[in-house]
Amino acid sequence: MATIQDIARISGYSIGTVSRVINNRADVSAEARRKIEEVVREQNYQPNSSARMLRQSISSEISIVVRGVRNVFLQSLLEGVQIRIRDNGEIANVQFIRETDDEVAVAVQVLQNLKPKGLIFLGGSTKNFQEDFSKINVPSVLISADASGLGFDNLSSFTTDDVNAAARAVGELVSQGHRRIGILGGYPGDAEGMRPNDSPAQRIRGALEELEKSGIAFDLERDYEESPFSAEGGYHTAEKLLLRTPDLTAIFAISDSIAIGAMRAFRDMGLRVPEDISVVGFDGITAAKYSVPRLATIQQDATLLANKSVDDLLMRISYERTAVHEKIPYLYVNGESVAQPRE
Amino acid sequence: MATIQDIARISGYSIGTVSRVINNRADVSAEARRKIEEVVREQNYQPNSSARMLRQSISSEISIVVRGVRNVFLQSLLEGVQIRIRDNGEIANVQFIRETDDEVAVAVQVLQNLKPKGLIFLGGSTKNFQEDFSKINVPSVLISADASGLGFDNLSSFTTDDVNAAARAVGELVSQGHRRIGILGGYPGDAEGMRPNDSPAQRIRGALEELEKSGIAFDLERDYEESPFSAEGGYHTAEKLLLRTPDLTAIFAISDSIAIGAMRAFRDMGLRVPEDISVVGFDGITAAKYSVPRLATIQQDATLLANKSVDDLLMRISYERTAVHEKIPYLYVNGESVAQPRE
DNA sequence: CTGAAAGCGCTTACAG
DNA sequence: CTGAAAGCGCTTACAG
Repeated sequence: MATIQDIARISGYSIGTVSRVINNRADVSAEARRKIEEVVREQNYQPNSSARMLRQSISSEISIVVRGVRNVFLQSLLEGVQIRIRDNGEIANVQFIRETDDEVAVAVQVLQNLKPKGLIFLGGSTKNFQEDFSKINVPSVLISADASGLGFDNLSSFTTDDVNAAARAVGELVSQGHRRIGILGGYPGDAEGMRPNDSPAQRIRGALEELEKSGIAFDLERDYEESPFSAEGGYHTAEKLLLRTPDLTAIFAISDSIAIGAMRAFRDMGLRVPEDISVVGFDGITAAKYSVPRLATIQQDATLLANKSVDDLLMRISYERTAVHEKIPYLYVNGESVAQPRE
Repeated sequence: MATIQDIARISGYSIGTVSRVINNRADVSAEARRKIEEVVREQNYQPNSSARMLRQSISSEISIVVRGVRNVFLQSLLEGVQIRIRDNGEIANVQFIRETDDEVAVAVQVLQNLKPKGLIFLGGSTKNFQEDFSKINVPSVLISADASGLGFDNLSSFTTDDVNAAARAVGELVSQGHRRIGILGGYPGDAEGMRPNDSPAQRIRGALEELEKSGIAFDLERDYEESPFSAEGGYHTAEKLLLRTPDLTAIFAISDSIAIGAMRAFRDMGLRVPEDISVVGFDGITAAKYSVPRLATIQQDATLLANKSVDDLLMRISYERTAVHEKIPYLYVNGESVAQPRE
């Protein structure tokens, strides 16, 4: 492996000048730049990142913290983020944590150990950010929760417009004539360490607003069941909800995984989807396109979320910019899981 | 942030001795060890990994290369691997590459840039290893393809017994009375840069052996269709296969994603699963448990594959051991997607 | 068992 | 515009 010493010796310049060329500093003569760049190419020289990090006491990597390893939508988001980072010639490391772990606490530790130059959070609850994010001083992005209310100038956030999207999903059920609609998943209000700006809460909010606007009665105690973001969670909570409230004719699940588990539960209870009960999901994961019946859902734009987030982070790493908070458009996708209520 | 200098100053020992304590060297007095460890704890000292890497010219990270971002089974494997690595206090970075990319070429580059102390490959074709793995000199593990024939002493491999598992899956179809069985996915023989030891080829082999043993005729041109590892791939190739060969009564898909896409395609063609056509998958992903109908499949033990692979890698990083090649047990899981052929 | 010192490969004031 | 030199925080022969 060639080092900066070799390049200096071969090119006839000092290592200082070589370093300046490598780092694209302006104060180098065109002549020196040309010659040194040629040698760099010839020798296939790659700067030693450890030495660089040691000197600058910051790594050249970006750390990604994924909260909720079972969440299929986050996986597609992660894929998009990784690809965008690589396409920009940057390197990322990933930390997977459980849905119950504290992503900010993990990030603080990662920051100490790996010294990333930027952080990306996939999934997360604004509560943890509120409490501990002040310990983090590198540019960061939170994807899938709105951090605008938190007031950190090094934290951007990109998210689907959860309130409107959920309202749209419920609106589809209402327009089919449903008046007895159940909700699966999410957290109403300030429960369980969640905050009103987290997407589970936002989706509930959008759904409730739409119901109210349509003059449809809804009772959280009776028509709603909390659920983890998984098919397994959806299966069990759907069963529980429908045993308690058998007159429901439609379900809004705040994630496709939950919806798919719910559809399977209904089937096992002897109910047909959509003839006996309609289901709408949220996310637009692959499984929703191939399920039987095909799931009607809100399609989030994972690619756009990923690309915008990475681009914003890279800009803020290199230049002085303020954090932004942006809502990404969604699409309602028809499926086979919604029909008019019986009789 | 405390440095080794601070610990030396506070404890009254030299930085050499502190370094020896941190690295658990034997040649330190109990007294010195006790005192220094106390100061380390008090100061919450974390060695600077960049300095360490620079000095030792090797990173303390493990790099994971995932080939086939769309492959759901690899995602669950990745999850298991990550968790096992973290549970052992180690740090991993992940590189996602496309199914068509060369995982060994990427690894060579990663090795140069990140200098990981070990490599884990999720998915991969032995062809690329055969050609270029000699350039890689750190302990490595290949998961989901058998590398025993390659003869690299720094490359272990862990894989499900694909031949027997595929034979078992097809055997279930045969025992139900099926004689016209189609196969979806995989590569027979040496096609497309695949090698006979790669799992797609092994699964085909097991299936063909079982068919032959049962005296069932099979024509690759007529009864088989190649498919990418995805629901989308399964959807299109299943349709193509059945339009060409409509007398098939059962399908063996070499992955659950393919099987799920196939079931959806059959439904859209007006066929019922399993009444009109039976389907068996391979992998045991979550979606298979919640699909309608539930998919009969081979359940691979992702957790055991992940744990054994990580444990083996960590042992070989720390100690002089030879690489191993191990087959992990599988389970056949009954579903609702298999029935006897009609009439 | 311990300390003093070299050196890993860089970046960056400082001088000219 | 360029070079010489300090120093980032460690590890590891070397000497005692």
